[in-house]
Amino acid sequence: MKADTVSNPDAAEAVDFIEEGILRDMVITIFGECEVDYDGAAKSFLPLGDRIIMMKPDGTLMVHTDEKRKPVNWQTPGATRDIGIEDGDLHIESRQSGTTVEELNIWFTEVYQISTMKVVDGQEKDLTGTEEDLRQRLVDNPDLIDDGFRVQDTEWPTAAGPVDIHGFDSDGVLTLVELKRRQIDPDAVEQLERYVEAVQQDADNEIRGILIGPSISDRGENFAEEKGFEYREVDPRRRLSSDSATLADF
Amino acid sequence: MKADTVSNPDAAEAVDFIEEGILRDMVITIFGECEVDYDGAAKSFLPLGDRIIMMKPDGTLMVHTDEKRKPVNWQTPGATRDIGIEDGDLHIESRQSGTTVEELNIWFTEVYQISTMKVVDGQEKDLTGTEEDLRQRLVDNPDLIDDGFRVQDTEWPTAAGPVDIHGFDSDGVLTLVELKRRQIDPDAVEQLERYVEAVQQDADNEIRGILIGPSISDRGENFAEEKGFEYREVDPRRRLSSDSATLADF
DNA sequence: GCCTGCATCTCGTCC
DNA sequence: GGACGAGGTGCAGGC
Repeated sequence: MKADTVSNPDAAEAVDFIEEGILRDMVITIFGECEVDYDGAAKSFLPLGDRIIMMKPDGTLMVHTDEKRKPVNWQTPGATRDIGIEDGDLHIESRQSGTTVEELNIWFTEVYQISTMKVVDGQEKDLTGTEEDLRQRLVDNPDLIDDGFRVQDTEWPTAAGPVDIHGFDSDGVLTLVELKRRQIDPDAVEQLERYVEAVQQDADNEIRGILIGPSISDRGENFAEEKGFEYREVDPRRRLSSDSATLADF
Repeated sequence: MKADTVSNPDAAEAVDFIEEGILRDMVITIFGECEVDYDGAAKSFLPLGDRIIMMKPDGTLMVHTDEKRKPVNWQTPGATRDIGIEDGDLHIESRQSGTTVEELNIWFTEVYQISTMKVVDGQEKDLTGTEEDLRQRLVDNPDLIDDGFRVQDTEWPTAAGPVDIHGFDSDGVLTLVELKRRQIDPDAVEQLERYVEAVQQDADNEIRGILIGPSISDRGENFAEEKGFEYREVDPRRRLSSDSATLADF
């Protein structure tokens, strides 16, 4: 049986049905009217309203309203669950014991429907267009970084953390490259600056910094100019004819 | 009727049931075996497996597996939906037309269960422990920033963006304060540096920078020292006896 | 619409 | 377990 559903259960039925689902490692959705209280990294209270709760076998819990991509309240994987009855109504308590204890309490006044679903999924998502893909593309096409550029390392460790690409320009000048799959903002520029500063300390000559991404924000551009960094526009989603090394694969 | 469910529908039944739910502004969950293809800011493919799809009246769409808090694929609010049959099976296409067009395609091979739920929720979540709360607490208890500190402005605009708190220490020295509700990391330190640099340009005397948060990372601390910034430990979740101004409320 | 910065960010990875 | 950085980050607020 892949799925089971119960409508308008009383509190005792609801508890049994949910406990059974937890025992069988099922994903459980509960549609009902409830109040939600959260205390952990922050603290929140959500007054009575209709919500859909989703509980996964790994301890994940989400409280969804009728809007938005983010759940209004949640618990990350690893949380424990306690299903019970309080004042005659269904009550769910979820606890996470990490750095800070996170506690989530859901009190129902109505339960319209509960579903338990046996979700079997061992598949991995294949994602492309990430920063790592962009990096590989630049390693294969170093001219996109700078004419005659030679890549020496990726994720090269500096005192300030690992820099995306470390190499030398056509004049043999040590160069650090910071990549972003999204628009380059001041944070990205400062990130590169940290790396450049850290490496500059041990370098004999002036080193170069290059920012690469699909676009750059106004403030990002100003900062980059101030710091003396250059910007190269490369879109992680688009390949160009200059990507000669890999174009042959198409 | 708050909720309606259909089990093991054929493709035509599934389409009708979902279309009806969309028409009635219901939240719809579909449990089935499917492939998912995404093309937009990035690109991904998810092979055949069991998933739960949740669609909200605002256009939000989520593809959940049996693990993790984040959906494996999704569409943010505002997306349009197209429900149809392809090769005899249920097919859902979702399109978002923003800066980049985002397209999500879900091809089902099995549909175990579909539920439509009328979620009525006009309630707002009351959240405390945010950075804004921390800021207000410091405005009420400026001594937590520095002994004899005078707060002049919050969200004070500088050329580099708005700084959390702008004021003067007991010696009348212009001081900028950067707050974080989480641990202070290098990014936060650089953020403060941007503001301090921007303001320093127009200032006659040396100005001060103070970082405030519940903790500070190793690299954050090193950077802060290098830049000459001080750190004050204040936990947004805990009030202390030194919070005299508001303790009376308890 | 773009830009900016917070978030109970989540999540992987590396030490 | 802590630290660090990416993310299709999501999201609100400002201009």
